[in-house]
Amino acid sequence: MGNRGVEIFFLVNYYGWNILFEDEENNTLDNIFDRALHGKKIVRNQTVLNSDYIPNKLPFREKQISLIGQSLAPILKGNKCSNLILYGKTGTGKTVVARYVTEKLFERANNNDLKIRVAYSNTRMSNTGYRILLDLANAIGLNIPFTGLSIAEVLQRITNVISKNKYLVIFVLDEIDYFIKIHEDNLLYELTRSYDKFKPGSLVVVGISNDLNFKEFLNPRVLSSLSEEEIVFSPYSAEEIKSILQDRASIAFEEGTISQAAINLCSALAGSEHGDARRAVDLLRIAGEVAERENASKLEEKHIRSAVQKIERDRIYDALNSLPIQAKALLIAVTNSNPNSKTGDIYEKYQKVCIKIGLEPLTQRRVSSILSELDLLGVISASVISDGRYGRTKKITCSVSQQIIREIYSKDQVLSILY
DNA sequence: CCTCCACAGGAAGCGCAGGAGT
DNA sequence: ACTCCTGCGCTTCCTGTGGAGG
Repeated sequence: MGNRGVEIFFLVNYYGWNILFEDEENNTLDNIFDRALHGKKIVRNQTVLNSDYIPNKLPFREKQISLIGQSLAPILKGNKCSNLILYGKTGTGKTVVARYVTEKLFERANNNDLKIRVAYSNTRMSNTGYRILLDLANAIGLNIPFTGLSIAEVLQRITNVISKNKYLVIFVLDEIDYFIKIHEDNLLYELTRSYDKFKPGSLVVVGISNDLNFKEFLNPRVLSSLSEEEIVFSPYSAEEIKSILQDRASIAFEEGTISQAAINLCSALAGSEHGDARRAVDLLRIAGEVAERENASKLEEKHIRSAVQKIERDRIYDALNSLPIQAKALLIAVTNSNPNSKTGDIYEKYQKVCIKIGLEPLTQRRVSSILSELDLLGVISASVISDGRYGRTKKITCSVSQQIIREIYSKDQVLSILY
């Protein structure tokens, strides 16, 4: 307490009283604090709207829950259970159902003194074999340096801990398709077929895939052991999304502060396309923030609409700002070129940009890869086409308006000299 | 039907960073 | 101090290819 007093005293002396009490900026700050203290509150419980929130009940997923439960139940008796794959598009509840079931299982096992450990790894975040094993090691309380050991060594240590402590491990591998497409599946093979290796402990792999066709990328020997059981998550219907939103909204928002029309619009905008519940809930959360900032007493349709815009704007802004400098230069080269330019043309423009900002240009091969990455990000669209006699190339068009890119990059230290 | 363009994209390998083990 | 390990961004070298024009 004493320390804080000293800090405030220091600030006041440093900036002078006039700034604290007369400056206009400070009035706006006061307003913000006032609103936080006395303003109308719409959101009662925000955690319900967070993406990692696990509800007490998961409507429309009873079938999947019981199927997963049946597959994993033998572990409670220390028996071997089958490896699983959960399929379904984004926002169909795969992750949340997997977490829900494993959590319940964990509780039950604790009551019965079973040493169950649940490990979770998102292979998009932990995008190397090493990091996936790191996640697994953490879950079983094993300390592994984040670099320096060979994969085999890490695997060996994990195996030792599991079998020594007789751990029954459930390893959830989220977005497993992402990993398989980039890496080989050797690691998966090691993990899935190694039943004997972990004895007297055991390890079950629960794979979660957004891509229904990802099996094509799998080696047959892995396929047979990994996909012993497959569970499909179909997209939510618009009605189901509406019901989910209503459930969440009734907990998250103060009574009477959200209109039915707003919920309808939210589920229509986010849900109808692919039945993506996560997007719908995200939208509701952002809209709630927007409404509170406006000091509105009720969440209405206009808040949902500005939330949609805000999400899109933030997405582009983040994507463009977090790019490495070479990719930024390349993107500027794309905006300086005509739509449907060829890789070669873009490369020439890119070299010019590099000279202007004093950057060593990369090779065309590398630039080609970066163009593909930018395409994946949705910043540009690049499609491979063949122009017969005139060769085979990518046709590249910028997906973000030149104005937005200018707006963002004119504030960049290095790139601002271009504008 | 064949040729040949202008690349795509795979494979290998390099140098560096960051760390472990001895 | 030294060796060994992996990941990362990159280069070099390479083979593959759809289809317009001859």
